Amino acid sequence: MFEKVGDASFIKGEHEVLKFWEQNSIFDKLRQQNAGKPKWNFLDGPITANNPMGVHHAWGRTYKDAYQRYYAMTGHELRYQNGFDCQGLWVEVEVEKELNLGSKTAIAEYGIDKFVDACKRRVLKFAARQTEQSIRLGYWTDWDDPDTLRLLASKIGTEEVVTITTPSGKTESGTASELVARLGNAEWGGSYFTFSTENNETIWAFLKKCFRRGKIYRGYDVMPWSGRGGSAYSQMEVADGRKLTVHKSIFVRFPLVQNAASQTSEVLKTSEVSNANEFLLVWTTTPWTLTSNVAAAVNPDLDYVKLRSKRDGSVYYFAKDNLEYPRLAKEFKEGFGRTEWSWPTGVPKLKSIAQIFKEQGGYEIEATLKGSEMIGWEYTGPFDDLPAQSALGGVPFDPRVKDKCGKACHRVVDGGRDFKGNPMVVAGEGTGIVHIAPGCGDVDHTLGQQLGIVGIAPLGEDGSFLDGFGPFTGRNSTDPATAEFVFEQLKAKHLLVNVEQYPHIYPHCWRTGDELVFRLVDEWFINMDWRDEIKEVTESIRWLPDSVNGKERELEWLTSMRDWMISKKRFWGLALPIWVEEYEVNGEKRLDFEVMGSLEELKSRAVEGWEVLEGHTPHRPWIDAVKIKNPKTGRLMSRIVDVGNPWLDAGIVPFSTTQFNTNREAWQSQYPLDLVTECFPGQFRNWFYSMLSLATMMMWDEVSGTALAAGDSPETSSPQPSRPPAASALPLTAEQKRPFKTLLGHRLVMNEDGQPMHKSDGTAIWFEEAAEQLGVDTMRWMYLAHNPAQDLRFGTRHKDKPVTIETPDGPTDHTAEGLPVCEVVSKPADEVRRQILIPLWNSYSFFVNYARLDEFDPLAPQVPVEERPEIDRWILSNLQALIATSRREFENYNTPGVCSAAAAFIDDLSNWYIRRNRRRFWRSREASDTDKLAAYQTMYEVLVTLAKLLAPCAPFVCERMYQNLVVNGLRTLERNELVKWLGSELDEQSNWAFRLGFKRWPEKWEVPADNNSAVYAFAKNSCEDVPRSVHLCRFPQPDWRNDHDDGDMEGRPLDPELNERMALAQLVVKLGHKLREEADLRVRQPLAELRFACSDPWRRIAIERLADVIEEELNLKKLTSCDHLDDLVSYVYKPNQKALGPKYGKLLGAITQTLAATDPNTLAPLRRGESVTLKVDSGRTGSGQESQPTEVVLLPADIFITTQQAAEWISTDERGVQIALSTHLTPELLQEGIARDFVRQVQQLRKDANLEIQDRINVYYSADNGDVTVALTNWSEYLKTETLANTLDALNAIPTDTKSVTVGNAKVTIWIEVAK
RNA sequence: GGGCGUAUAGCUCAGUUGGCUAGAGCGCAGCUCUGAUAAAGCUGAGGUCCUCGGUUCGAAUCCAAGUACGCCCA
Repeated sequence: MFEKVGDASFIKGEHEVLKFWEQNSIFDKLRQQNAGKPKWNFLDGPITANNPMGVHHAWGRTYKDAYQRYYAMTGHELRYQNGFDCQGLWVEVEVEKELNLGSKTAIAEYGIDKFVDACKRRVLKFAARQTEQSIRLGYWTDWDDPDTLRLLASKIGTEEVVTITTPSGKTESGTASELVARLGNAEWGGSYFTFSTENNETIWAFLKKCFRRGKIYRGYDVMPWSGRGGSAYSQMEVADGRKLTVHKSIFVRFPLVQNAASQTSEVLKTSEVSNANEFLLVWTTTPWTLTSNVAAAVNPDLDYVKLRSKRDGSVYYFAKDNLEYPRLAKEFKEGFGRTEWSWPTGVPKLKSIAQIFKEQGGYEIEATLKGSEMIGWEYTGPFDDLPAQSALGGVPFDPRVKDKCGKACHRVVDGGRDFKGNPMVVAGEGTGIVHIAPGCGDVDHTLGQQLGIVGIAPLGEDGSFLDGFGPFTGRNSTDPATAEFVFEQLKAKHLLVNVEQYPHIYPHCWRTGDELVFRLVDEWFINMDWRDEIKEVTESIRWLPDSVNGKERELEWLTSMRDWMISKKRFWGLALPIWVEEYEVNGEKRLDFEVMGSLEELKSRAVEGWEVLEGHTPHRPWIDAVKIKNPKTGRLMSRIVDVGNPWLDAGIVPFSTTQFNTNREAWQSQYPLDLVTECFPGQFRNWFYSMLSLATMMMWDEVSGTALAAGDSPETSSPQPSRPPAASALPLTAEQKRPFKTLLGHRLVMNEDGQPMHKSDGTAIWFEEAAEQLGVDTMRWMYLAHNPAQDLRFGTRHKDKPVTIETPDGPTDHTAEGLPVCEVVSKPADEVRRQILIPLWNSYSFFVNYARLDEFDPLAPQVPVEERPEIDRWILSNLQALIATSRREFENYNTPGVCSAAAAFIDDLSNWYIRRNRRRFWRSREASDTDKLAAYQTMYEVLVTLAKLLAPCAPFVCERMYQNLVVNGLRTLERNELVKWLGSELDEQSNWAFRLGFKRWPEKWEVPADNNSAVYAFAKNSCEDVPRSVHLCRFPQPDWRNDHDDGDMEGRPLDPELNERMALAQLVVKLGHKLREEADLRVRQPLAELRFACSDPWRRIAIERLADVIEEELNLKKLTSCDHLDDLVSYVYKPNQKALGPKYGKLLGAITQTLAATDPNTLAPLRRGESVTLKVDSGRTGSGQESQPTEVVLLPADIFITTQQAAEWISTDERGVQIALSTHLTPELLQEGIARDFVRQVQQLRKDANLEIQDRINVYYSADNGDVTVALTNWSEYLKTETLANTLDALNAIPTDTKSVTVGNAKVTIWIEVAK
C-alpha cells in the first residue's frame, strides 16, 4: 500500500534517493539489463580536473546525463565514460601557487619530477571531488570510487605498492604511478584521464601520421609570449586573456633621407621641395619595438598629405583621412564593447592629429599624394645606433638575408593585403604609416618574410632585451620604465612628436595577468594545409542547435586559422614525441627530426636512457633521458623539451577511449560516436576543432572495408559485424571519418543580469551552494528547459550572506576548499519549482492520500477505457500525445521541447483534470463505484507514466513517485505476516520481494511445506517483473496498453477530437470566469443560466457534450445551446482575410470597408451558415472613371463574427463561440450562495484545526441576519454532508477566541468541535 | 575593416509556409478559489513588432538600405 505523502522536501528527498540508488546498485542493474542491446555512444568532453565544479559545469552535465538516461530507458547499451582533462598549463599554474614557485627556474630547482607528481596529485584530487559533485547532480556514469582516486593521489611519487579495486571489479596492484597511467582503460572501467599513457600514446600515433604526411615542422614565428610564464601562447589561448589596458602610445617621426621624397613623387617634383626636415609620421602603442624597426608600410591606394608644421618648418607625411580622424571617439563614449571595458577614468579624450599640430603652433597642408608614390623612400630609423641594427642577417641570424642589416632596410614599403584581400594598412587609428618590426609582431613578421628584409628580435625568454641593444639590454619590455626610457632617447634625438595615454584591448597572460609581448620564437607546428579535408568532415556532422550555425562557425574558423602551434616550453603535459639533432654542415645549420608513433617504436629505437623512463609515465623529466640514433649522422637525437598543446589531449579522445590502438573491433562498434555536447563559446577553435582535425588525420590512411563499417549505416547504432577486408579498399568518406554524428552546443551560465560570474569577485556559484539550496531536480529542469542557444541567467550569489546547508555529512557553512557557502537566489529555479515540480508533487500527493483512504488497489481489474468518463479519456489521450512528443524531442536532442510539453501536461493535470474530478475522489467508499475506480486508475496511470517520462529530466522526484506508486503500491502484504511465515527477519533480497508483494519470486527461497498457504498462492500467481527503480523501466511507448513486452498492442490512441472538445469547454469556462469577474459575481454564487451559440455544428455539439463540466466549473444551474443570441447580444462581422485575400485580391480593401458600413441584419444569415451577397464599390479605376460595383458572395467561412454588446445579460465571445451569462439572482440562488460560503468557512476551520480529512465534527454558528439563518436552515443537510458534520446548530452563546467571517453579505460567527 | 547573428510588453523571450484583435512567463494592479496550501486560477494595464524604402490584396514575417547591440575574425 502507498505510504502517506507529506511535504515535497525536495532536497532531503534527493539525498534519500541517492542513498537508495547506491545501496541497491541500481546503476549496475541498469547496465546489466542493457548489456548486449543496440549501442548508443556518448562521448564525454573532458572536464578540467583542476577545481571544484560550479553551476556552469552542471548545465552540460545535465544534458549528458539526461540523454544517456533516455537512451538507457529505450534499451541501449551505453559506454558510460566520464572524462577528466589532466595536462597542461591550467594545472601547472595552480600547482605553482600551491608550492609557492614563482617561475620556470624555481620549478626546475624544485625538481621537474616532483613537480609533475604534484600535478598528477592535484588532478586526482579534483577528479575525486568532481566525481562526488557529479553524483550529487544525479549524473549516472561509470564513476571511479572517489576514495580510490584520493588514495592514488596520496601515493603518487612513492614506490609503495597500492592495491585498488577498479570500477569493473578487478583488483589491481602496483605503484600509484603505474596504476594512474592506466586509469580508464576498457578492462578497468571508470573515467578516462587524459594523462593516461593510452591517451598520450594515441596522440603520438596522430603526430606520427602528421609526420608521415610531412605536416610537422619547426617554425620561427612571432607569437604572443608570456615573460613570466616563459612560454608562447597559441592563437586559441590569447583570445581568453584580452583585457582593457592603458598604454603610453607615441607619435614619432622618422627622418627621410635627403632627396628621397622628390626623387620618386610626381607631385612633389613639381612643387617647391625642401630637402631637409622631412619626416614620416609614425604611431605605435609599443614603443619598445621601435628599437627593432626595419621598415615603414603604407597603403598604396590611400591618399597621404604633406603637412608643414609652423613651429619649426618640419614636414610630415601621413594619411590624409587621419588628420581630422576622431580617434576612439566612439569608445570614449561607449566603451570597448563590454561593460567592464568602459573608458578608463583619468584618461583624457584622444586628440586628433590636426589638434596635436595646432597645439604645436599650427600647420598647413602643402600637397596630397598616393601611398604608391611614397614606396621606396628611404629613411633613418630611430635607433640605428644599436649594434643589432647593424648585424648582418638580422637578429637572430638568418642566412637568407646574410648580406643585409636592419638599418640598411629602412624604406617605405607596401603593406600588402591579408588572406581575404583586405589592405593591411588602413586609414583611421594611427597615421596610415605603420612601423614594421619583423621581430616584434606577427603581421610584421609575415610582411618581412614576403619582402625578404631582415628581422630583429630583441627579446629573450624572460621578455627582456638581449645583448646587442645597447642601453636597452637587460630591460624588460613590459616595464613602464622601459617605455619612459624610449621616450627620453627619442626626445634627445628630436624624434618624439607626442606622447599620450591610449586605452585598448590588449592580450594578457590568462594565468598571471601579465601583458603578453610578441616575440620571435622557435616552436613546433602542424601545417594545416589539409584544412579542406577537415571541412568535409565538418560538413558531415549535425550541429545543434540550428540557430547557432555551428557548422558555419566551425568552417569559418577552419578557413581563417593558421598552422597549429603544438609546442609549449613547459613541464606538465604530453611529451611531444619529436627527437632532433641540430648540426652544421659547411657553416649551414641543419635540423634532422623524427616523430615516434608509439612507446614500442621508441623502445626499439632507444639507444640510451630507456631504463630511466621504464616504470614511469611518458612524461618529463623521465622521457627526456631517452635518446635515439640519427640514421643520417649516426649521432644521438634528443627529444625536444617542449610539451604538447592540451587540446591535443582532448582532441584524441574519440580514439584513445574507444580502443583504436588496442582492439579494432571494439573501436568499430563505437565509432563514430553518436553525441557530443559541450558549452560552445570558444570550443569551435578548441575542442571541436581539435577533435575534427585529429579524426581527419587519424582516418587519413584508413580505408573502408578494413578500417571500419560504422559509417555504412549511420542511422543505426547496433554493433556492426566485423567484415573481411574488401577486395578493393576505398578511401573513407567524410561520414566515415567523422568522430561524432551530432554535436549539441549550449551557451554560458550568467548571473541574473546576464553578466559573467567570476570566481575572483565572489559571484561564481559553486555547485553545492546551488544544489543544496535550490535542489538538483530544479536545477536540472532549468537547464533542460532552457534554450541552448541563449545564455542562462542563473541567478545571484549573495557573497555577504553566508548560509548553512545540509549535506549527507551534516550541516556545513563552507565548501571542501574552505570557501564560505553563501545564499543563492535564482528566479528561474524558483519558477521551475513553483510551476513544474510543486504542481507535480501536489498532484501526486493528492492522489496518494485519497487512494490510501480508499485502499485503492492498482492491481484491481481495469475499467475499460471506453467506459470511463470523457474527462478520463481526455487526460489519457493527452498523455499519449506527451509520450509521442517526449520521444520525438529526446531523439532530436531538444529537451526544451520535452520540458514545455510536460509543463503543459502538468498544468492540465493539476488545474483541470484534478480540479474537475475532486468530487469523484471524495465520495464515500462503495465497491460498485466504477466511476471512482476509473478516476483512480486514470490518475494512477498518468502519474506512473509521468514518472517514467520525466525520469531522465528530474530523476529524483520521479524515483520517489515511482517507489511509492509502483513499489509500495503493488505491495499487498504486511511485513509482519511475511516475517511470521518465513520464520526469520528479511534479508535484503527477500525484503525487496516483500516490498513488491511477492511479484518477483526468488529462486533460493524454499517453498514452505504448507504450500497451500494463502501467501504462497498469491505470490505464485503474481510472478511478474516489476523494475525496482523508475530508471530500470522502459521509456513509455505511445499507444501501448502497458509497459510490458507482451505484444499487447491494443491501443489507447490519441483522440484529437476529444482534445479539441475539451479545449472548447476550457474556453467557455475561461470566458465565463471573465464575465463573472466583470459582473463582480463570485464563483460560489450559483447563477441560473449560461447560453451559448456557435455556428459550427460540430463545436456546438462538442460543447453540449461537456455541459456538465462547464456547469460545475462555472457553478451554473443550466447551460443552454442556442441557434443565436440575437435577443441578448449584437454582432460584429469582420472579414477573414486569409480566406478572402486569395479570392478577391485588391478588392479586399473595398470589401472590408463595405462590410463595416453594412447593416448587421443584412449579414445575419452568415450566422446560420448561409451566404450573403454584397455589392462592393471597388473605387476608382486607373483611368479615373467610376467603376461598376462588384457583386461579392460571402460564405460563412469568409467572415469572423464577434459579439459586441450585451443587453440585460452579459456576453462575450472568442474563436467563434458566443456566450451570455444570466446575472439575475433569485432568492433561491442567493441562499445557495450563502450555503456555499458557509461550507467554505467551515472547511477553513477544519484546516485551521488540523483535522484529518475523514474526521467528523459538530458545527455551531451565530448570525443576526435573517437571510443567512433561512439559507442555513434550508440547506442544512447539504451543509452537514459537505463538511462531514453530525450536527449544525445556531447558538447565541459565542465562545471566546472566535472570529466572525463574511457569508454572503452578512457577518456570521462559526465554530466547530470534533464529534465524539 | 570583414563575416555571422540579434532587434517584438518594464524584464526574459515565443511568433512555423506572409493572413483573424501580435502571444507566454516573470514583475505590477485587482479579483476569485482553496477538501492540492512551499498552493492555484482569472482579469487588467502595458507594444510606433529598431528606422526608411520595396514586393504583395495583405508584412513582425520576404527583399534592399540604414541604425544599434552581440559574437567571431583581422
